[in-house]
Amino acid sequence: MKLFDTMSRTVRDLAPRDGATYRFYCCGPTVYGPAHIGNFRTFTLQDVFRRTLELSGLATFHVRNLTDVDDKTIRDSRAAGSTLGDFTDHWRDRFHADCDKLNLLRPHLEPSAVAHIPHQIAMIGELMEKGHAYASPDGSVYYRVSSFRDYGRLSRLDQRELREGASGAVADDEYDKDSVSDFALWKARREEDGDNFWDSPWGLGRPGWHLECSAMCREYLGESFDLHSGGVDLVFPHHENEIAQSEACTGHRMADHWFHLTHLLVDGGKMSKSAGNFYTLEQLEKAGFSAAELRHVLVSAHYRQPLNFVAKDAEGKETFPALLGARQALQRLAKFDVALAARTGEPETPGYATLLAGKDGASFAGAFEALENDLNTPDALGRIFTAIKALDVASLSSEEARRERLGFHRVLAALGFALPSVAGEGGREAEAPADIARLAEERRAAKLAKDWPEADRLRNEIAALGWEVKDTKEGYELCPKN
RNA sequence: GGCGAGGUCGCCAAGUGGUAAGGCCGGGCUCUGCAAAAGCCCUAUCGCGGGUUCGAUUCCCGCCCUCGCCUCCA
Repeated sequence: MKLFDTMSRTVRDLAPRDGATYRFYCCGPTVYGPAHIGNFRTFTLQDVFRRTLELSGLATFHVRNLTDVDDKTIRDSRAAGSTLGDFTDHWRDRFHADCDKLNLLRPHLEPSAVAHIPHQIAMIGELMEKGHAYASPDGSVYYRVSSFRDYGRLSRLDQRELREGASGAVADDEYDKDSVSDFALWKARREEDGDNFWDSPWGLGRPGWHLECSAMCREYLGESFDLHSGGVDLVFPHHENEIAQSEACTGHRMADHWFHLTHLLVDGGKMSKSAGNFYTLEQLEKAGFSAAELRHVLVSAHYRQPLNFVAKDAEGKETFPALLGARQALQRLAKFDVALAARTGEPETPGYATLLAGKDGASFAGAFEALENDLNTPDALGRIFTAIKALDVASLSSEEARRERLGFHRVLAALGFALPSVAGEGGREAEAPADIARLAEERRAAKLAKDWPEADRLRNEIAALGWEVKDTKEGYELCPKN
């Protein structure tokens, strides 16, 4: 597999350092509220990345942290009147629930910052010893950026000029640092932190944000590992600071490869609560859409390309045309699968384990290869539909159909698509309440008697109850109106 | 001001130095008592102006516009 590497700014082949298992770290969420669909673009593409690696025959070891102590978690937990732990547990559970709905594979390990305070303190000690850190009079500890020669390599800091306060964020003058670019490793206890402080050789306080990732990477992935990933906004300063901390400590290159994901835009701009275009999975579900539909939208653009999530239609109404389109596309995939399955005589969907074992791509090999080529998800999607159109399912032998189906499901598994049930295939039809089903039967009888007015009357009655009856070759199907 | 990304059919979005995938929407056809559903088919010369080239949407230069980041936002 090939993937763009932020450090070298080139597309490079991926190979595990140990020759067996690809070990990587993804910066996870700060658990102080529901994750939004932009966060999920990142996590979903990281998931596609992992699935593609695994399906191409490589074992993986995936670590993703939970940030459960920082300004926001502390502030909001106190505002909510709960302990930091209870508060972050709640949002962690919610995050997991959303991830499950989106069909994201659980990381092999999900360490949290609070559970690794000692590791972080130990790391600060090492940095102090090596002259990369200093304590300020108030008991905070800072990393001395000027002590690390390579600082800024990832974000090409040497080629840029930092404009102080350009982001609108005001420098925190409650702490005193030797240089504005120095960053906190340890933050001295403050009044507004409440009970959230830990003891350290430098006094009571809490760790700085960047440090947790360095400490946990080292603990679980070692001094050097294969790949580190996160949203583009983390390139600077977060990842830059992680590199400075880790490499100053160990003297070794932290990660071989840096994988960054471009942000999701909503209706052409950044998502923000004030702009009213801030969406969570829950909101989209309330609007009648599924996580699978969102997932389809999220993978519809290349990860290094901004993806414009269209929520409002041409009239400015919030109708989510992007999700509507995804629904149709997914339905087509599902119908194709039903037809293909019927041809094989094996209705069971091949499981992930089966797909891992086989490499038979058949007509869908090109689509999978698109994923291996810098994770080109939109290209893969295009190739899937092209292959579907080109395949004459009816002419396939059951053996050919079986092979094609494995190839088809292999790409679907890499994309993490769970196909919706197809109307009339026992999925949605089964949900129809008895009285609706009875009316439908009556209509069927009226149709057989060629009593068209009665048949149409019954169809309208069913429609008034929120269901739609559609005739098929065999009979009819019922599905909820939306 | 600096850095980065980008402007491809109504919308979303790939891609290539030789005349532009795919999805949605729309239109047409088939099927159907009608309708829906389903199936099939159809729709672009790639922001603007130069240059290089036999040939550029794809390379170079300039311009316009959009978006993101610039110390704790994925």
